Amino acid sequence: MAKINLETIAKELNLSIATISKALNDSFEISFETKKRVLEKAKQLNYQANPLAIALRNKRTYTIAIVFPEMDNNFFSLAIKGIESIAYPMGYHILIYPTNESFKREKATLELLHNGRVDGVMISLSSQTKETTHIDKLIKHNLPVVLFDRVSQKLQAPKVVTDDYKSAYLATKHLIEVGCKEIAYLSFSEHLNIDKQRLKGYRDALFDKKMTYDPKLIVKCGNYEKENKMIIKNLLIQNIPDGILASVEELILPCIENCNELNIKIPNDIKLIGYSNSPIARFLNPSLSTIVQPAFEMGQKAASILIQLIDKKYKGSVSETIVFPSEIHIRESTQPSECIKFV
Amino acid sequence: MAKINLETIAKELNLSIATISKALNDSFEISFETKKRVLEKAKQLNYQANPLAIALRNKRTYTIAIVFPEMDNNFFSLAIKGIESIAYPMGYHILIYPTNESFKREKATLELLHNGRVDGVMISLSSQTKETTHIDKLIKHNLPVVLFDRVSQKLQAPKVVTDDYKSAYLATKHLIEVGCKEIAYLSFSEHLNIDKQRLKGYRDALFDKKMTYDPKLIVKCGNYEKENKMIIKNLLIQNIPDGILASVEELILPCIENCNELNIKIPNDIKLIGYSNSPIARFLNPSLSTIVQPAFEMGQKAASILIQLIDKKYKGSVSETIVFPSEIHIRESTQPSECIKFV
DNA sequence: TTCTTTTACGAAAAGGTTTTCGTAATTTTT
DNA sequence: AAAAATTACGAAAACCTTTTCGTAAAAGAA
Repeated sequence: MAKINLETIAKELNLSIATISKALNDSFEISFETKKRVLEKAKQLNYQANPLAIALRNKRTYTIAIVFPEMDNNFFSLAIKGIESIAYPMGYHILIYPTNESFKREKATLELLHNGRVDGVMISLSSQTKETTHIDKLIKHNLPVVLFDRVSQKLQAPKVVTDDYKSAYLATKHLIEVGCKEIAYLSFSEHLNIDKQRLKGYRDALFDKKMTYDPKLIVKCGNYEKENKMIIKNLLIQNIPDGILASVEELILPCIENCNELNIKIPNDIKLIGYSNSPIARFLNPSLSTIVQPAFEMGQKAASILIQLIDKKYKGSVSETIVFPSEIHIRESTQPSECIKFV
Repeated sequence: MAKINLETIAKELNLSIATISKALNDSFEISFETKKRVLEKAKQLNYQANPLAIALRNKRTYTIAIVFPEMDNNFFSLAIKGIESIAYPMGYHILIYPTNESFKREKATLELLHNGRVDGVMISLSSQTKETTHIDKLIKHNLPVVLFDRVSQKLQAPKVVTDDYKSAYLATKHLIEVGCKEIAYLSFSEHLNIDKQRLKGYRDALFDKKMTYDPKLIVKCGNYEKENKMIIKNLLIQNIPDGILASVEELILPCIENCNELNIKIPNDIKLIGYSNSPIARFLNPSLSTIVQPAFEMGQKAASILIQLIDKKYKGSVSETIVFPSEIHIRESTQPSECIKFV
């Protein structure tokens, strides 16, 4: 198959390249007759415009990038699905850049992006990210940026988040109300605002309920499964919490595993709730209480803002923060002890 | 920020564009002195090569597309993670095109791809896909294509799959051996080879165990949760199977839900096993027996073949099929009835 | 010294498209 | 019938890079 370009059609029809281009783009300058001939010939030759040439000329790629921490994660999968549900109908293509929670990777990736490869970028920060000059650079280069879920308030870009403070507050309050006295908070990042907010919600709930705050019950987890399992195991053994709030989905399973292995009964001995978008939470044994973020809708919102920014039609403030409410699903893993039937 | 291109640097240094380009590409034609000056100036101006121009000129985008059925699916997330783990270090960018199991979408997507946008395509077919001329077109256009998981044997492209026949055979054999007499097979696509193979494995296991094959126990499910739940409910009520083999992860949860609602006990009344990559399967109640595909490794293999094809360094046959073994994880949901402790 | 080779760089084409501007030919206006 | 306006198209620049080919100058060989 020889490559078919505008010139091919032009030669076949004894017209100029300009005319072909205009005809295919339905320009008023071209007569109906000619347009028809061109369209027919294009179809006959199975002409496909070269998107690189168009993008180069128009400085518009119709491509957006998603830079995000984890590929195999229910929240991000669903958020990307939401992004895609908006982007595809608008003719956008999606490049994915999972960072695997690595700051280095995040930075290197963003450096690939301020050169016209994409029209805009959606970013959710890695757990290691403590400073954001790499993102500031993008913004300074006038590349549209939208942050989602794991955002930094310092950045002059729209942000789509959930009510992290409130949901953590309510989840902690719930744990207290079902009888927990020693509630641990499993942190996944000491740098990220999202984690700080959730921690703050946790602390304020303790405070409001006149509970003492014990720093030993705040444990920072890492990026490795085995490491996390050990950290949580130590917590369970040394500090004997009777409640756990997991700030992120990845930290829930190691809790359950450890409890199983240490023969700590959920929810009898310890109650567990965590942020999770897993559809299976309710089928666990015991069914798992979760804080569910509207990932799909967040993705949609973030994508729609990004596309508006690209089209210069965005009406909101440049650093607006859009907050979605999370839902708290209370299930067996946080049943009050007195209600527990011993089966 | 004004755009910095080769011309900018050329003017600043009183050199030609050609010289700058060659210097940046470390051409032997350029003196060490000049190279040094160019590199310094480029760094100083923060020059970033325009990937579109490079791609247009070189007919090489360093971008691959993944066309696949479902975004929020453990298998595909993990497979994409595997693809990415190979592609990123090789300098490739990844475009994702989830088809949401729609043939129309799959076809429309592939039509966007035979015009130089990508260097190669990885495809996993939608459940609706019964003919593959849209893919044949890509291949005829000399665009490197690799199929994975949901493949069509008719296509002249490398294929990365799992041992579907064997794993289904073994899973069915297992169900029989733990006492099932009426085993249902939940199909997700009547067109796809993967489903046919699994069904064949199921049938042959029945045959080899001298069990009768009842077509009523083969049910074709669809793409909608509610629809599937109804279909499975009808199956459970009308045909009262005592074993289920689910051909795909999405069909397992509705089984469990229905059983819960109909008060059918797993594994007492019915035993359940299915293809799944969910890390939570073992934490379910009862823990779920699964057939686990090596999604990550499959993605890696498929990506590495695709890149070899792009580089014209692929040594294998053009339509080679690479088969990965699945693992069968036997858990409580297929416990033999005599072993079940009534708690 | 003269001829050949090497070194170091530049001009220009190529990749495929869009768009501005110019210009014939046709139509409309006066 | 002449002037003005409109119609329908083409030439060429622009987007940014790579690469082929050409050519001066310097170095080497005869």
